[in-house]
Amino acid sequence: MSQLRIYDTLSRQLIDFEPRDPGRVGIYACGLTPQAPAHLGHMRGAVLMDVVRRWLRHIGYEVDFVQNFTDVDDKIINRSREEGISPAEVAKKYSRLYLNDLAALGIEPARWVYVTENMPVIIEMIEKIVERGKAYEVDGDVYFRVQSTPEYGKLSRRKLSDMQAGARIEVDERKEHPMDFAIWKAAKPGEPSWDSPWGPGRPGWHIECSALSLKEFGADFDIHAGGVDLIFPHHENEIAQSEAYLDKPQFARIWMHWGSVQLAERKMSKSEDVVMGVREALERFPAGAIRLYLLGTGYRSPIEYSDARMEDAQRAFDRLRAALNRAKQMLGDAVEGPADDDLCKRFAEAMNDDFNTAAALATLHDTIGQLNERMAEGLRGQEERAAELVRTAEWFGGILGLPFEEPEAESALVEKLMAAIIEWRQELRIQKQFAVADSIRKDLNAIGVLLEDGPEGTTWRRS
RNA sequence: GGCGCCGUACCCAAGUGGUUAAGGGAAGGGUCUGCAAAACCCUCAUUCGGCGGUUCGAAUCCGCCCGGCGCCUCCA
Repeated sequence: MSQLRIYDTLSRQLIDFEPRDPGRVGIYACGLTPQAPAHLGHMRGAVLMDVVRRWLRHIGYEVDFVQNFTDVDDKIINRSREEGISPAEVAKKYSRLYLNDLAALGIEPARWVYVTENMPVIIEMIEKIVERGKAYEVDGDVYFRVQSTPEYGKLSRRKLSDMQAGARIEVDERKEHPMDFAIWKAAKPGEPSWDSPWGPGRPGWHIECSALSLKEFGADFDIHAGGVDLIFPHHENEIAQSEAYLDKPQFARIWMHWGSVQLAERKMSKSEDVVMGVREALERFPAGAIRLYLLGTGYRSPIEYSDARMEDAQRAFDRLRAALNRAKQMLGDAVEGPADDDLCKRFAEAMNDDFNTAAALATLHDTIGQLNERMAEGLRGQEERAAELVRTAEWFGGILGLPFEEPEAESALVEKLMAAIIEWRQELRIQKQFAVADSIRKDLNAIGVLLEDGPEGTTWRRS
């Protein structure tokens, strides 16, 4: 099988993936600050990393996937004032909401870490950085000294001098350099705080991911991931801090960044009103359609949201699912056995090529196409091949996390009612009372039940 | 102003030096069917924003131009 290659933002090239510890992969993905409902942009990264984990595991690695909740931060404090609940309650409320969203999309749980539960390692890291002369204290704040690191800017490929020109932010005169950033912030009255050598305060944004990833994995861990919008300043600063702390340039081996999800040509972010919330998306479309939509484009490209695109994805997903379920009905239980070698190889080539899920999906579609072909011929001695295709497609679906199983079992009452209606309507059809039969089908369709009259009788499913 | 990305059919999209340019959705025709739906078959880019260049050969490399976008400030 081909070698897995992953695009690394720092070196701007595809890297032959080789974990630090043979057989084991450590991945740290920046989570989020739980202070508002999540939107599809968050789900893009979550779905991608879910597929990455499944694939890595498939090719033989043990995967440890860590993600953080930045559960104390300015935005949470602001939110707590708006909602009249404590910052801790804000964090708990929105992180729970987020975990529900992930579950609804079939995303495997990460190993979650929380900033507020890890103050000692964060403070210890800051102390060490100050000790090394790479950070300084001013009135209870601690700032990272960007000029102490000649390589500052290497991830985002920008120079301090260039950034000064564009910086139109209010410059804090107490800082040595305008780009110096806070790694510890002194608490103002009423704000949540933790004791530290610089007085009560909380960690600055960026330091938590450095501290937590190094705590969980140690230096030179395998993959650090996040959205493109985190490249600067978040990941740039993480690198600067971590390397200052470690005193060597080996923080993470590969930096993976996924593209943004845009709506109406604008990036979705929580500071804009134009967001497609996960809840709204899930109310309107099945999880499988959302995953198909998100995985249909290379993860590094920006992707635009539109209802039309989601509808396309839903039609495509329904076709895949309907074909598989029909095949399983026709084949009964006789589907055990291996998958198709050639198709699997094609799928693997795609996945090993920097997780090319779009190409992998094309293989899935071809697999289903071949299966439909056999079914259109009424199977006729091709049961073995059909079963092989079913296994192959289900295997691909497993890697991509596509929920092909029927949505939910119907209650016995519904099953009996439908059977009765279908039988009654069948009587009408035999008596050639087509107008009445059609009107029944039409009425059922209006309430979301689709009747399909086939050669072997009438079947029904939710539409 | 700085850094970076993108422009492939009606829409989405893979492909980054060499067989007929994946796949999905839509559309049109056909098969099946009482009809509808589903499924199957066929059609749907001699061409990859434009113009030059490199090469035996380019959608793929280089240059210029046109158009769109992201980041540089909170962001996944």
